[in-house]
Amino acid sequence: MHAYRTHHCCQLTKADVGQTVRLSGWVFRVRDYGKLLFVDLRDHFGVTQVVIDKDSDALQIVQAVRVESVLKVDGKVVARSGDQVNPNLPTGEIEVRAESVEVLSAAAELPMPIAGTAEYPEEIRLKNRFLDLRREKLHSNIVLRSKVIASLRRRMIDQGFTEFQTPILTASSPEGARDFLVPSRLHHGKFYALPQAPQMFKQLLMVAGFDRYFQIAPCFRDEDARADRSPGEFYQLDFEMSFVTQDDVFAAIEPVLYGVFEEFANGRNVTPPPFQRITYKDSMLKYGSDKPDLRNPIEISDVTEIFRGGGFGVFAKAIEEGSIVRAIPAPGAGTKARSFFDGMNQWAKDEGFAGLAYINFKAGVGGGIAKNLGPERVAQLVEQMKLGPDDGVFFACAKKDVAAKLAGAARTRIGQDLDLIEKNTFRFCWIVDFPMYEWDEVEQKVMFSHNPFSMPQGEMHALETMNPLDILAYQYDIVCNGIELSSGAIRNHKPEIMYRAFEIAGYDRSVVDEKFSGMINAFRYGAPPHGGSAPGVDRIVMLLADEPNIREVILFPMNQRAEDLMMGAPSNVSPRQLRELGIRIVSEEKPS
RNA sequence: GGGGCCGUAGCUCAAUCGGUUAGAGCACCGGCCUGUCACGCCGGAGGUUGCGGGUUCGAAUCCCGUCGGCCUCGCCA
Repeated sequence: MHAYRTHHCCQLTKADVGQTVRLSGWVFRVRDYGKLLFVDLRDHFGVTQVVIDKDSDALQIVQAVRVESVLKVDGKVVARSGDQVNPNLPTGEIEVRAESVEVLSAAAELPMPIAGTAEYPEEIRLKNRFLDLRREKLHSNIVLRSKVIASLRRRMIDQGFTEFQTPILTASSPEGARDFLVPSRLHHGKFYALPQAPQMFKQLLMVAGFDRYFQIAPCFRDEDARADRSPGEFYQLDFEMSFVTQDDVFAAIEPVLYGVFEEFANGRNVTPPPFQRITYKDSMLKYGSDKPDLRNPIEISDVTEIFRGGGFGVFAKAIEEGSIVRAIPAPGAGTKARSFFDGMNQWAKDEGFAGLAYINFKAGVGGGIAKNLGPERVAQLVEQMKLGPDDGVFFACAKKDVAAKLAGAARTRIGQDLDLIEKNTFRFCWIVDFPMYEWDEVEQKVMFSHNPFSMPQGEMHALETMNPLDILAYQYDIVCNGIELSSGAIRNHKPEIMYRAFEIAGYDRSVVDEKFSGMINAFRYGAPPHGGSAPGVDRIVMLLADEPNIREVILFPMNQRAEDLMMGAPSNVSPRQLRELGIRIVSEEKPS
């Protein structure tokens, strides 16, 4: 007989009755009757009930240990009769009558319970992650993650992609996120950087002729955390393809994403390919965001012209000064109490905006600012927005970017408040035609809006002739349920266009030669047109596991301040280590 | 760096307007119990109310400061 087990804890059925078996696992729950005792023995696979009575020496042993101790149980499989069957357990038709029990590892009193579904403070959970991971939900999330990654790999390989590993210790790059730096021992004063993404390496793989590459790639960015953004590190399904257009990239990845979502959808709907394509400009207008949640049916309209010179003075004046007005319909909300509308206005103010004006229609008669606006313009509004007789409508008036942002946030909030968000559905879309450049208000200069390696639409001709802020890029994001899964691009593979593109953003030729020498040099020797993308693996799993926080799908996540509470990272290092690296720590001066 | 919410027993929570010795469930320790599956019953132990200061006859409660956690803005090519 095996030293620890003949079966796992989700294996035995009626067919095994009469067998002598050996199980090992954790004490999940104990029900002790003094002269009779039940143990739910748990392992990775499931739970089996072990029963011990007074005839067994095991009784005292088990009575002496706490839950979560590890036991090895030898016993006989017996059938449960009638009302003793537990229909909630795959092994519920049998139990193991223990003949002997060995304590493999006794557990101390726990800082947090394993059984049950109660919520616990993040700090305790992270400090005791090995315990948290025993709990059913987190345990199954992590297993799901593994299955999703296996499925992605299989689907990518089936599509003709080849997986390669790219370096972790690489060079720091300008632009983009803050790098994590690693000091060099052999070159004092010089640093490696951990890759923010294997961007240049994957492009070099295309230059090297590998045609289709992918990798479940670890990426490192030293930026602050969010609920859907782990601090420090995350994983992407990084891929790149040669001799492709934007449509070829979409056609390659859509079936992979659709397939993996379908595989783990568990009855939820997945929008089939081809996914809807929305231009960046349209998305900012209709959804007030470049990552729209299409489960929300609300669409925003521009109604600047209806308010221009109208009776609602605040807006009319603002429009003269260059503001715009965006209208967010609230279907069926017209009959809601005034507190709903005032509450939205207050919310907008709390978020730092000027506020939200509104009209509430009751049986076609408009309240709110309808009187100020006048019947003719209200009628125009109803016509343009196709408003129903009992709809509400909110108005965001501000400079273009701010108005779009407020309208987008209001759209999300109204959708939630009115319970309009479609349930059990994954809605994918592509956001395309991102602008190549944007105006940086702080630096007062033109800068890359997304990826500097994207090919501008119109190539050199566009760079030479157009206003930089009007140039679009072959740059695209894939979005699911309001979460940005990835951004990608058809790359700029022509050195001359690259130099010119960087020049517009204020980097001269020597900067490109120095910072991107590996890539720009490679492009001089024959580079295929290529493009790709990199969907976030953690976010895919987060969506499939229906978890609102990315920590719930990561084995050992850091907290918001980028600390690993279990391992104690980051930590001090020895003076000797610092000496070797030629590093001296400058104590942080507190501002007085 | 800014804003918001939170911090009471190992865990989840309670404590009326500032008023008796800060309570309950789970967990823990002891006892009883032969068919439970969130077992049940009896008893016990467990508290610097995050920390520091202030107001008050009296502070978990009010004020100031500080620390920590989460969410968010900035940031994330």
